[in-house]
This record gives sequence, C-alpha cells and structure tokens, in this order.
Amino acid sequence: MRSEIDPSGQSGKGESAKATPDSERSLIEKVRRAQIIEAAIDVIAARGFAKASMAQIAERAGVSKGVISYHFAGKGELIERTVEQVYEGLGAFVASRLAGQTGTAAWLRVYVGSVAEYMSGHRTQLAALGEIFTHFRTDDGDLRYGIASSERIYTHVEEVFREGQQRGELRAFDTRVMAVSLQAGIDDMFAYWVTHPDHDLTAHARELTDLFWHATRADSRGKS
Amino acid sequence: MRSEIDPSGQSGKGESAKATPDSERSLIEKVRRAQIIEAAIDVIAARGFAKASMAQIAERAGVSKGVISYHFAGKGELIERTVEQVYEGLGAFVASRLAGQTGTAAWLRVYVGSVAEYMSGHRTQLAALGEIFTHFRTDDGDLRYGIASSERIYTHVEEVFREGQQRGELRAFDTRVMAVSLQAGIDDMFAYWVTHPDHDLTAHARELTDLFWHATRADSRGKS
DNA sequence: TCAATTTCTGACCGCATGGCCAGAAATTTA
DNA sequence: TAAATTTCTGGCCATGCGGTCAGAAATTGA
Repeated sequence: MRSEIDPSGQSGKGESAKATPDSERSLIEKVRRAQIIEAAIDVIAARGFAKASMAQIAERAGVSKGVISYHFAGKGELIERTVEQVYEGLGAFVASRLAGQTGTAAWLRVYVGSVAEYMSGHRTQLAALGEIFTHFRTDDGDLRYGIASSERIYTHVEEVFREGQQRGELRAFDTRVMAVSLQAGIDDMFAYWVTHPDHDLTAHARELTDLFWHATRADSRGKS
Repeated sequence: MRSEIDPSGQSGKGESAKATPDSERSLIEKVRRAQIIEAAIDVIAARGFAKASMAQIAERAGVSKGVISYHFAGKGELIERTVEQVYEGLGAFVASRLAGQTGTAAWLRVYVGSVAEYMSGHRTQLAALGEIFTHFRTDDGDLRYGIASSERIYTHVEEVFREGQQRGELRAFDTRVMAVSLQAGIDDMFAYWVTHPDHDLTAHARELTDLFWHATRADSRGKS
C-alpha cells in the first residue's frame, strides 16, 4: 500500500480520490505517514513553503528522501494530507464548542473564541497552514486552497447572519461582505499572532468578537 | 548606468540604497525599466510569483534575459522597484482624497473608498502586489513585505482611531485590533475581487465602511 | 567618418528541485 | 529456516532557476 491517489486517473480539479481507510494500513505505514506529516509541518512553518523541499522534510523526519515517495504519491498528496489532518482537529474542536449554541451573539463569540483557543495550542500547525494556503498550487497554476475554497465557510456564515437578521437580532447588511470580512479578521488575527508571539491571542479574539457584535447588531439609531 | 543597488555593500535588512534619480538615466534606460516592470506585473499577476521567472518576464517584455540583469541588479531589485511604482500611484491618489477630511467617519469612508476606487482601475497591479506580498522573501528567508511591514499603516490608523475616541466620536476599543482588522477587511476585499471579477468592488467598499462605522462609533447601549 | 560607449543577445554555469529506481535491509508469512 | 513481501537507501535524472559573460549590434560624440 503506497498512496491514496490513483496515479493513472486524472484527478482534475475536484475533491481528492477516496482515501484508503486507516484499517487497511500497516502499523509502519501509519507511523511513517504521521512522522512525515509532522516533519512537513515543522519545516513549512519554520522555513516557508517554497523552501520546504522533499529533502528538507526527509532530513527533519530522519528518513531518506525515497521514503516520502514510497508513502505518498508525491509532494502534492503529502501537503493535502497535512491540511486534512490539521483541519480535522480544528473542525472537531470548533464543532463541539458550537453545538447547542443559540443566538447569533453567542454563536459569534463561541466561533471566534474556539478557533482562537484551539490554534493557540497549535501554533506551528497554524503557521504551516498559512504558508500552504497562500503558496500551494495545483498543476494548472491555481491556488489549491485559495479564496474560492472558502466558499463553504462563507455560505455557512452567511446563513447564520441571515437567521439573525430575520429574527431581528441583526441589522440589515450584505451578508457576503460581512462573512468575508469576519473571515479576514480571523485570518489576520492569526497572521499577526504568528509574527508577534507575545501578542495576546485570547484578548484579540475577544476584541474581534466585540467588533463584529457592534457591526452586526440591530440598532435604533440611524447612520451619520 | 546599470542598477541602483551597490553590489559591494551589504544592503542588509533596512531600506534599499539611495535611488538613482531619473535625471541621471538615459532615455533608453527609463523606457526599458518601465517596460520590464510592466512585463513583471503582467506575468506575476497571470502566473503567480513562483512561476514569474526572469525568462518569463523577459519573453513577455520582448527582450532577452540578459537585458533585465543589465538594467536591474537582480530579481530582487526588479520586484522592489515594481512595488514602489504601484505604491506611489496608490499613495498619491489616496493622500489627495484624504487631504482636508475631518472626523473619523469621513476619514473611514474616504480611506476605504479611495483605495477601492484606485484599485478598481488597476486590477493587474493589485493582483501582482498581492502575489509579491505573500511570496517575496529576503535572503534571510523572511517575507520582504510581511505583516511586520504594515506597522506604519497600523500606527497611523491607530492614531486616527484614538483621536476619534478622545473626541467621544468613537467607543472604547483596542485600537491595534481594530486597525489590524480594518486592514484585513480591505486586503481580503481585494483578494475576493481578484478571484470574483464580477464582484461589485464599490458596493463592497461601501458595506465595509458601514461595517467599521457601526463597529467603532460611540453608543449609549450596553453590550449583551 | 570612425572610434568610444552603451545596449543587447544567446549560450552557458552552478545549483536546487521533485521524482525515479535498482538493489539492500527488514519484516512477515509459510 | 527460507521464501515472499514490505520498507528503505542513496544515487541518478531531467528540469528550471538566477545570474554571468564574450562578443555582436546599436548609438553617441568628436
């Protein structure tokens, strides 16, 4: 068992091919893949995506270069599995915090707060993810995880906002712009934190929540 | 006359060396430099920073590769001059619109609006700038135009916010977080527009202004 | 006009990259 | 134990990169 991408089929632009279930992997396979992914995260976070070569990652993992090719179809698959792994952890954490929350204000607070809380304990992963999102391209030359791939998040956040508007909890505004701006605020909160390690991420998240609470809530006053 | 970076001196991390004044350049020199910078913008915007090689840029400009080396000290200088040129145009435009404005609300509206207005007519430049900011690194491996280089903008925006707070026009909030978030909203507005050409940039800018007006203005109501 | 100077070309260099593979080593299976 | 299979190594390859250079071409100036 080597990779989970069919080398013959044209994977094209859509989702990746079906993953090989972990149960079909040997122990060594699982250990090596985890080890290599961890090394990739470290190297990408430390030296940037462009300088994170197979050789660098292999050296960091303490194996020879060929091992990566043996366990992954190529650099592309390695990166995609890396993103998946980080996202799974984050997604599960946020979803569990978000479950059972009602009201847009509470949703906003828990959403921003839980993302920040999780990431504060996974700083290296966060830095690597940022590098991958802005640098990793498909063979066509398009960003693999560009703004277009945020569409799912935007759509979901928009739904939350629209519900709030219908209940009269929120003022009238363009939900798409608000969703894009919220995501931008979160992304740059992390980017700022990565380059300013002493920055108080929790406080920033609280301020950001306040910011969007004031920006979205219904208000009797008119505008200037 | 070749480049404006002293090949012997260690340029280090600071600002680039003094520029050679245009008056000391021959006509051919000026024309070629402009032509090459334009080609660089086109190629970077179209194919991404990583694939914008000297060969690609030279081909686009219709000259041989050596010409770039002849007129610029290296790829680094070419990129820095490109950024300078785009920024000069934007800076001059925004500054002229901002001159004489009083009050934070007006400042916010004019700031966001004028940046968007200028960029709407310089789409390719905008795309190239985005690529450069996220990819171009110094020899040390740091991003040449990373978040750290936004410090000047943050500081200035913070000042505007603090004035508004002192006049009682704005509520109490962390000015640093607000400045970072505003810049994030503007940056992602452009990023969204670059990938969604039909998106209404002017309307987005208006909504973004509203967003931050609601987020910052003083308010008698308490919070939830 | 003709030498001095600027500008340009295209081949070439050293280097790093992702991927490949023959064969060695380790492990599993019978 | 011995064969079959999985896992690993280290060198090799083609490719593309930024940069250099000798010499050709064009321009300038006396």
